[in-house]
Formats: sequence, C-alpha cells, structure tokens
Amino acid sequence: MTAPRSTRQREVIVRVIEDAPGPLSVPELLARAQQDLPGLGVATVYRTLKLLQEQGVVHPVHLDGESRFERAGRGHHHHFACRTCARVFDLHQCPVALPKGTVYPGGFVVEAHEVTLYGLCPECAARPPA
Amino acid sequence: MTAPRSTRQREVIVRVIEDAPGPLSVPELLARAQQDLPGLGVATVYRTLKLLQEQGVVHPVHLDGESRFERAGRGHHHHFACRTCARVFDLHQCPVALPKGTVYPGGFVVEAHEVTLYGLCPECAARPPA
DNA sequence: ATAAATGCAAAATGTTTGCACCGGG
DNA sequence: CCCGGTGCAAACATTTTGCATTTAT
Repeated sequence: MTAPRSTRQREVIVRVIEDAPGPLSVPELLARAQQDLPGLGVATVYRTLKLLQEQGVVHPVHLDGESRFERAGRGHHHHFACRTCARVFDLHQCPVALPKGTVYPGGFVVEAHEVTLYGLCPECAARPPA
Repeated sequence: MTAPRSTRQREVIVRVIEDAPGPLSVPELLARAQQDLPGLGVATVYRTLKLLQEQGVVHPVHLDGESRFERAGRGHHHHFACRTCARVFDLHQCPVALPKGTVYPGGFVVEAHEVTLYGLCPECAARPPA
C-alpha cells in the first residue's frame, strides 16, 4: 500500500483549487500556486491533478477547448464563462430537468448532462466594453 | 478581392462534414476525406477548417477536451456523446429554456448556452456491454 | 500567367515522462 | 533510511507556419 504523502506543493495546489470561484486552467492554477511556492513546476501540477482526479477529489471540466479543474463533490452544478474577462464561474442553479435514465427522442439514454452558459459576468456587465 | 478557390480538397472536406451525423474530430475527418483523397495532409484540413469557420460555414464544438467541427447554421441544437462507442450525435430538441438576455441568479447575463448529454446511443443501448 | 492552395517538414503549444536529487514518514 | 515526490529537460501529441510546388482561374 502506498499512501500519498502530504507535501507543501500538494497542500498549496489543493488550497488554490478550493479557493477558486470556478474551475481553473493549468496556467491560472500554476500562477496562483507560485505566489506561495515560486519554484513550483508545471509537471508537478499535472501530476498532482492526475492524482487528485484518481482520488476523486478534483475533476476536469472541458470548456472552449481548454482543460480546467475544480473540486469534486460540490454537488450538481454547471458553469458560466464570461466572454469579456474569460473567467469561469460555478452556477448553483441547474436550468435542465433531465433525470438520469431519461430517454431522449431518438432513443438516446441519458446518464448525465453538462451545461455551459456564455455571456457577461456580473462585473463585466456592470462595466461594459469601452 | 480574393475569392476562395474551389478545390477538390475543400469539396471533399465540406462533403464529409455535411454527411456526418454529428461533429467530427480532426482524425475522423482526415480519415474519411482520405478515402477520396489519399494524399490529403493534416495541414490542409486545419487550414480549411479555419477558413470555413471564418466563412461561418463550420463551427467548432469542444467536447471532453477534443475539438470537433460541424456544419453551422443547422439551427439551435446540442450534442449527445455515447459513452460506449464514443461517437457524437446531434440532438434536435433543446432541454433548456434560456433566451438570450436572460439574467441568471448572481447577475450573469446569458448570451448563449451549450448542452451536452452523455449516455448510450440507440445502437449501444440496444446492444449492452457483455 | 498569376496568385491561391497544397504537401511536406519545421516550429509552436500543451501535456507526459525519465531521471537525479530532495524530503516526508 | 527509504521510497515517493519534485524540478528540470527531453519526449509526445496536437495545431500552426514557412516554403517550394501544384493548380484554379
């Protein structure tokens, strides 16, 4: 048995993910973690993300061709991507009613769904483009 | 004025995209197009896809970290990704009611939305795993 | 004939892996 | 101590770009 060790890098990476208002891209995650751990390398970030995914602590969100990562187990939720500032936020209200097992027209058996909304985040909506 | 030329490669690429039941990945697209045009190179596929996107003929769909491309202008629709055979299909009924301009709780102004359903396609549902 | 389009190979990106050193238990 | 974890650099995979040649017009 090989219990993962607790290291400063892992602590920081997990904390950064937990403190984020939505899923983070690898560059975002790396930049934030390096504020506490300047020497941190990308490889460690990827390896840690992989580990955390296997542990079910974190899971990936693919959005606009970018891989982002967020804390798992925060319940069913979806995402909002701001077209102005490019940040991604969690939404806590689901606009879809598709219970697992629903059969969609055509005979598609639905097991899960993913929704992404695009538009302006509260900040960018209050401060429109020049 | 620089009107794009009509070439055999472009004809084939467009036809392959039109004949598909859903968005295609670049490898899928390349493989199908090469059946008619064995010498076709990847670079041409990417360049053509870029051109077709600028013309608004094709648009990208990002799904599970993979870039796929489909004919644009087929109206509002979403996608279904089969977990068994990994193919992606178009759905022609939208499970979300979020008109452009809707303001989502928290102050998020919605301009567009994207939905992906995951599960079993009709074929795989009829022929369950061993 | 002219310039756009293609194919190839080299160059950017983004992610993974090999390896010597570091450090948690 | 010991072996897992880290950083660095090399290896990969995917997408883009440079350039000589082909080809639509």
